Amino acid sequence: MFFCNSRRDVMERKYDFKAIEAKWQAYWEANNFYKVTEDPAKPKYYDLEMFPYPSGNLHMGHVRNYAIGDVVARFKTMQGFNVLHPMGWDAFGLPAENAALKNNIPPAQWTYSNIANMKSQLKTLGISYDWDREIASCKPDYYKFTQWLFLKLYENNLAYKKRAAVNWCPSCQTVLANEQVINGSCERCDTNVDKRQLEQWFFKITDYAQRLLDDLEMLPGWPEKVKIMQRNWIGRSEGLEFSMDIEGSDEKLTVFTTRADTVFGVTYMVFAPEHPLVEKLVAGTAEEATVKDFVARIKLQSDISRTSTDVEKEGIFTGRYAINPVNGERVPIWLANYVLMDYGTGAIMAVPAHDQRDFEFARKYAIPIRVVIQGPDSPGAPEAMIEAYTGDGIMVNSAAFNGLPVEDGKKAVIKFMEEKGWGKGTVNFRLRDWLISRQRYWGAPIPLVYCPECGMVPVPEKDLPVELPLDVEFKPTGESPLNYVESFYKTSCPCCQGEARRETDTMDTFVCSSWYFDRFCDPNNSEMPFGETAVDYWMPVDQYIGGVEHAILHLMYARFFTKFLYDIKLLKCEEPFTNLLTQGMVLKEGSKMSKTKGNVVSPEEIINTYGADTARLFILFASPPERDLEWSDQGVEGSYRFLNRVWRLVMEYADQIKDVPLSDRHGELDDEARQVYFKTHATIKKVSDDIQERFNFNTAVSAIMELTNTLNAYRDNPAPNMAVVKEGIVNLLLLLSPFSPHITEEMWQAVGFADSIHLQKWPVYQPEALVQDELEIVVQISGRVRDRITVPASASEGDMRERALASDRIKPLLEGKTVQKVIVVPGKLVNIVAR
RNA sequence: GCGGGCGUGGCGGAACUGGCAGACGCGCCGGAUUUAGGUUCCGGUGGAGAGAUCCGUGGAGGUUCAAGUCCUCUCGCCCGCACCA
Repeated sequence: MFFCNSRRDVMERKYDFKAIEAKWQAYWEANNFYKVTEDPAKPKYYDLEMFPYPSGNLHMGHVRNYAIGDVVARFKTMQGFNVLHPMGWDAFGLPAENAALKNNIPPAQWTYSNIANMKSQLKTLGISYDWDREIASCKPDYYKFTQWLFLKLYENNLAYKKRAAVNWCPSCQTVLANEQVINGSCERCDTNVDKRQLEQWFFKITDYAQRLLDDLEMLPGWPEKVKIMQRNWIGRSEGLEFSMDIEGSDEKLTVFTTRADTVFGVTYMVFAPEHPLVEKLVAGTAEEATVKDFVARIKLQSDISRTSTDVEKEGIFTGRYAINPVNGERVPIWLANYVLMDYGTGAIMAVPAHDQRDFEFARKYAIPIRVVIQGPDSPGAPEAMIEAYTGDGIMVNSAAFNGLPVEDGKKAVIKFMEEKGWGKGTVNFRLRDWLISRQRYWGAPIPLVYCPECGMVPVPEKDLPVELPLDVEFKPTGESPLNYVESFYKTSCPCCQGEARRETDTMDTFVCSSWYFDRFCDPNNSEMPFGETAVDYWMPVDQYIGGVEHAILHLMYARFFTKFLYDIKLLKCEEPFTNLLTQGMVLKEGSKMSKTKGNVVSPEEIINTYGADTARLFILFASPPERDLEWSDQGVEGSYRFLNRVWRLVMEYADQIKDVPLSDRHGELDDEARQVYFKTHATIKKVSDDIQERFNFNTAVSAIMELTNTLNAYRDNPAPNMAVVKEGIVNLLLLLSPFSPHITEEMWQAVGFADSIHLQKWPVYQPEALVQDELEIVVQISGRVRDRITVPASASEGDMRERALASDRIKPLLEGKTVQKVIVVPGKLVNIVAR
């Protein structure tokens, strides 16, 4: 056969991915390929993947994350952007301490050796990182500024300490933020979380609630899903806060309600059992003992049972009455488990007719129900109700307000209360302040000192970092070892120089990750967290890529930090991440890879067997990035076969096209060459659009495969047009290079180029290549395809219609029928409606 | 319960603004090369039918010359939130 010889030649230069990948990785590194600096002459592009926790090994989720990021980085670089693409380590955290206990290795050592291991694994992937910017949040030169930022927050009254009922994980022996409690259990170890009254550090994120909510509007590049989750988490609600007198007491009962319009329907009041007034109100009354018992019992209930809808509501009457200011009515004050201390004022007005929770409670304890909103089909009589009526309607039984519809009624009642001085319109948020202190060792120490004379004193900036001692002993008590390191906690007061004690709590790791993207802009600055010129040039991040599991936690905290840094004029942007891509999980056999399920595929093994280029290509080809990806060993082999096909195709032609000049004018082409030329440019267009507009890497890869198939088929041509072949191959390599950077680099060299493929410009398609003289169009009769005809591209609608009706296959089918209508879609189809 | 997403061949997935459903890949079937296996190459591959054709995008209706795509109802799966007053 015609190709026998050349094919054998090709076999001799097999695709040796191991050698090729090692060779080019070394070359790129030796030549500082991916090092970037600020260059005002070029447009910048900041491409960032969420930095990993150094658990020790790369998993497929990481590979997917970084493969996506690298395609973006390489694509943008080729388009002429100055691309910042850094990598680092979110290196503080509890696993290091657990490992220390288990294996008797200090957390620092464990962490650094994991980093070294993961870094070498990461390097085998051939991602275009500027490793000179590598950071690790556990290093003193980094956490110095985490502490510095803490001090800035403290100075601005955004960091404070308070005693509060907080989530405590008995297994991790530390407190947790609300965001870290999943269904009442610790997000890490699944242990049930209790509530404890402890002195803890908080960041006042609630001061930013409104801005965090409003500015979501400024993020069209974020998935709607994530924005909705954040909106829900922030949970803004507008309403009325007002106070009522308590009979026989000087104290007032203050409540928040979103249903001011139902205030005439109040039949009882409820305090949260933890409410500070409760003890005072029952002191010395007949109810004191039973109320105290009740409070003690409810406090024991975990948060899950308190906040779950299917737990039965229970309560107790306090013996006290409040006076409803709008009608002077005396209403009983209860305590109930369904009222939470940390939302609103910790007390509510109960309107059983129009609130389902109050309705259930009232029915259970035989408390009266009074209808004050009449809907078009709501039952008027309380006895007839089987559930609360929460729909629209008009106010009834509400004195001067009768007849007002719900929305107007709310406004009118608020206005009335404000005029009387009883209350005011307010806004409440579900978002709570961020609890950032942890009773753990492996974290950034909170830079604070307790002095018996001066009280709480922040560590002066010049004394930062407060270094974490590395020679600590882990005792199985679970307590932070910092409490036992005298050289750490024993210190002198910055104010009076007297003996003082350091704060031994450390910061939540989410604090470290709330500003690392700023640090990447200027990672070696020893004076400041980052320099102005660097962040002004690079920030905000143009494309952020990571798992959706951070939709609230990290992404909300990072937004908060950015706004704070904007306010203190360290940043000029108010939002850190312009575009966000939340990638799907990597699944095997339909479920998430996990050791317990035994369905883990190791990236190391895959890279060993098929190479990084294949691994990356498969991951990008198998599924669009936002969707979950089903891992398939056979699919990986398919990608490997494809790269081998490209290799053979290019290598077979390499010598023949080396000296063919690359031109974009081909003159007259025969049909087959013309097709190759067309396909080449159609592919450039499609791949560019798929990457740029939609991040649909899977369809981009399939287009590249199609071009490969076209070029392969053209090999059968006995007299090929080598200029067209060269153009096709050159573009094939350029388009494939962001996906599989090593093999394309090797082939680029083989076809005779001296410069790296990664320094080339992204190809631009020629519109004239896509112009076709003739088009194949579909001819339908009543919506069913009956023929395909070829028409000149210039054919008018009338022309197309005539040609379709004149078609040999169409004519007999129309016999005996009347053509009622003909629809012509230029360039696409003709539909003949006939009966 | 509320909010969001997804249902398309044996499988992963295409079909961007309503205009040829199933691109590309996997798998499978047949053939060539090979002593054989593997690799590679060629051809086929939604279902039914000998055929022209007919049926097909979770299900039922509807709008339209034309529906995977738009509308109404409905079923199933996944994710998030869940007494927030």
